[in-house]
Amino acid sequence: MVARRRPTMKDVAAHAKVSISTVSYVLNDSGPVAPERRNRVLDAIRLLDYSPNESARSLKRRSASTIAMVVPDLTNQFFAMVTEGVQRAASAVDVLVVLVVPDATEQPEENQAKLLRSQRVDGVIYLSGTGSMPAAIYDLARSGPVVLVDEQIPGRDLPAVVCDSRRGAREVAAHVLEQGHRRLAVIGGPPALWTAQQRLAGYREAFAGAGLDPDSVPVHTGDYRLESGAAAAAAILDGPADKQPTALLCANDLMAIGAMECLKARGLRVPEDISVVGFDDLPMSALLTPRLTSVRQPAHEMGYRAAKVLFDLLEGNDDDAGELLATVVQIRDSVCPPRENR
Amino acid sequence: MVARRRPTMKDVAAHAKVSISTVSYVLNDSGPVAPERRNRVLDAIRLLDYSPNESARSLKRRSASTIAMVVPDLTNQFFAMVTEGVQRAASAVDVLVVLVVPDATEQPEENQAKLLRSQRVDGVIYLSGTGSMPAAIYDLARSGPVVLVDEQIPGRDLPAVVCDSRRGAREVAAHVLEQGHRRLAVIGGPPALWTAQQRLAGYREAFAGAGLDPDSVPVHTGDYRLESGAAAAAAILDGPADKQPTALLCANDLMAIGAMECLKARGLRVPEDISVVGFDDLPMSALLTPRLTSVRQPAHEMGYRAAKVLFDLLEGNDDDAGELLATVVQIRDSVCPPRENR
DNA sequence: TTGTATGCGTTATCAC
DNA sequence: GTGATAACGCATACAA
Repeated sequence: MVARRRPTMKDVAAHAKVSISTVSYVLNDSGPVAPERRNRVLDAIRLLDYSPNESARSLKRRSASTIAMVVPDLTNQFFAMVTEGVQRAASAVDVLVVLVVPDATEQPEENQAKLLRSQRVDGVIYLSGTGSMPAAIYDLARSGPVVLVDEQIPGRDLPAVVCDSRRGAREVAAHVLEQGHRRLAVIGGPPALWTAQQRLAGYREAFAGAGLDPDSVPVHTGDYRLESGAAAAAAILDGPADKQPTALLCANDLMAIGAMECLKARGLRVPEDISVVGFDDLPMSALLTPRLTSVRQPAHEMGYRAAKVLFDLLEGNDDDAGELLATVVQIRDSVCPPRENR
Repeated sequence: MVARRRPTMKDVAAHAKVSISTVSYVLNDSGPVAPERRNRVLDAIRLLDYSPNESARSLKRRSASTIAMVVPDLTNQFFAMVTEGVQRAASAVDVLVVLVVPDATEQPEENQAKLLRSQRVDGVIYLSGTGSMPAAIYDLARSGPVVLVDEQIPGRDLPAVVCDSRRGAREVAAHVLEQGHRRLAVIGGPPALWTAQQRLAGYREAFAGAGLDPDSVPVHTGDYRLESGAAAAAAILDGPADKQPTALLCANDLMAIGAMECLKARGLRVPEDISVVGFDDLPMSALLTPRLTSVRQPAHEMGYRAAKVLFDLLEGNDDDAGELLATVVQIRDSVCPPRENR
C-alpha cells in the first residue's frame, strides 16, 4: 500500500483548472459558480477521490461537529440504549459521537474537562449513573453545553432529559397494591440519585393512596447494581419472621434480578412466595423466569432527545425543553396476589 | 455566561512574555527552555486556563488521535463489552473513540469510507456482526488501517482479533456428547460469518471424535438473533417425531435464549426434556432459568487487543499479532443426560 | 537557548 | 462569476 498524500482542495483546483475558492464554493455551495465549471470540479473530486480534511474545517469553523457521550457502563443495556439514541440523532445531522467511559479508578474530572476545552467536542451528554459529579460537571458546563440524561442535579439547573420516574413508580406500586399486598419492602437506589428519590417518592404516593402509612414500609438502600439487590433481599429475609414482606419493590431491574437470584437461592418462589417488581424494563427482563414486571423507560428516545437538546443549545436556541418523558408499566409474571388472598 | 474566546498560544506567550515557540516547546517539550521561563509559561497556562486546540494540532500533525469503532448493535452485551475494551485501550493512550452504529436502513458504506477519508479518525475497528461488508470495508482499508474484531474476511487478509471459536465449539459439543446425547441438532449462525463457520466446524470435530457422522446432524441456519433461534427451534420441534434431538447446540447465546423461549412456550423443560447450549456467555446467560451452559469469549480483552493492534499499525509497526484468544466453556444447568440414560 | 517565519487545508472577505 | 489572499491555532526549520 503506497502511503500517498491525500488530495487537497489545491489538487482539485489544479485538475479542474479553477481557483481554490471555486472549489470551496461548490463544496459548500457558498457562492455562485457557472454550471460548466461546477461539473469540472465535481469530476475532479471524483477522479481524485477527494474528501475535505475535517481538521482544517474544524479549525476554521471553530466547531468540531463532534459531541461526547459520557456513560458509566456500556454493559448496562439501559445505558447502551440511551447511547444508541444519542448516536442515532447525531449521525442524522452528521455529527460524530465520541464515547467516554470514565474508569472508576481514575478521577475523570480533569480529563473530561480537558476534552471539552480542547475543542475536540462541541458539547457533552452526561450520564453519570451515580449522581456524584456536581463539581466536575459544572466546570464542564462553563466551557460548553452539557446536557444530562436520566438524572438531574438538584441545585444547579443544567438541561436534562429524564422520565417521569415518580409516576412510573407510583403506577407499579399501585399495581402491586391492587393485587392485595400490604406488607411490602422497597429496595431503593443511591439516595444521591434523582431517579432514586423520584421512584421512592412515587412508591410512597402509591402507599398513601392505598391507605398505607408510607413510613411503615421499610426501605433498603442499594446502588442500582445486581449485587446490592441480592444483598438487600438477603437482609430482608433475615429480618423478623413475623413481618416478612409479600412483595419487593426494586428501584431498578438489576437490583430486582439480584433479589430474585437471592430468593431463588433460598428456595423461595417468585411470585408465589414473594412478588418482585423492577424498573427500567431491560430487554433481558422479559426473558427471565418469571418474566419481570417492570416500568419501561424510553431509553432510546431519551438519548435521542438529549442529543436534540444539545444541538439546539449549540445553535444558540435556548430551547430547554425539559418535559418529562412518559414511562409505561409492563405487567408480567413476577407479581401475583399474596398467599392470604388466594 | 459570557462566551469569551478561548485563549491561544499567542495569549499565553504574551502573558508569559516569551515567544510563541517557547510556549510550544514547553507544551510538548520539544525544545530546550530555561527553567525560569518554563515556569512563567506554566503559570500563564494555568492562569488563562489554556488548553491547546486539538483541531489545529490535528491539522498540523496530520493525525487526529481518534479512532472509530464500528459496531452493529450496542444492546448486544457482547458487542458492548468489546467496545468497552476498545475504549479502555484508547483512553490509556489519550485517543478518542468515535462510535459508529450503522443504521440498517441506510447503506453505511459511503458514509464510513468518507469518515475515514476525512481524516477525522486515524483508523477503524470494525465489527460488522453480519460478515457482509467485503467491498465497503476493503475500500476503507485503502485509506487507513482497519482491524477486524470477532470476525475475519476469508479472501483478504485484514488484521483481525478473534477467538478460537472452533475449539470452544468443539469443547461444548464434547461436553454435551459426554452426557450421553446422540441425537443432536445445531442452530448455526449466518453462513457468511467466519465465527459461524468455525463453530460449526468445531461441533463437527466433536461429533467425529465421538464416533458420530457429522453429516447426520441437522443444521438449522439462524442469524445470531434471538428470534431466529426461536424460529429454528420451532422448525426442529415440528420435524419428524421419531428423531427429535435431545440436545440443541446453538452458535450463540441469543439464539439459545430464543430457542429456550420457544421450548418453554411449548411446555418443554430445559434440560430435562431437551438440553441447550449457547456460545458467548453473555452476562445475562447466567441469570436465566436454567442457567445457560455456554462458551465464554474474552470480549473485553478482544476489544482491548484490537485497539492495540490498530495503534501498532498506526505507528508503522507491522505487528499483525493474530494469535487466537482462548475461550472457556462455562458448564451450567442447561445440560443434563438425555432421558434414556437416566 | 530563544524568536521569526512559514505552512498545514479550509473558509471567507474582497477586489476584479 | 471568479480568483487572490488573509486568517484559523499550532509546530517547526532556521536564523539569531
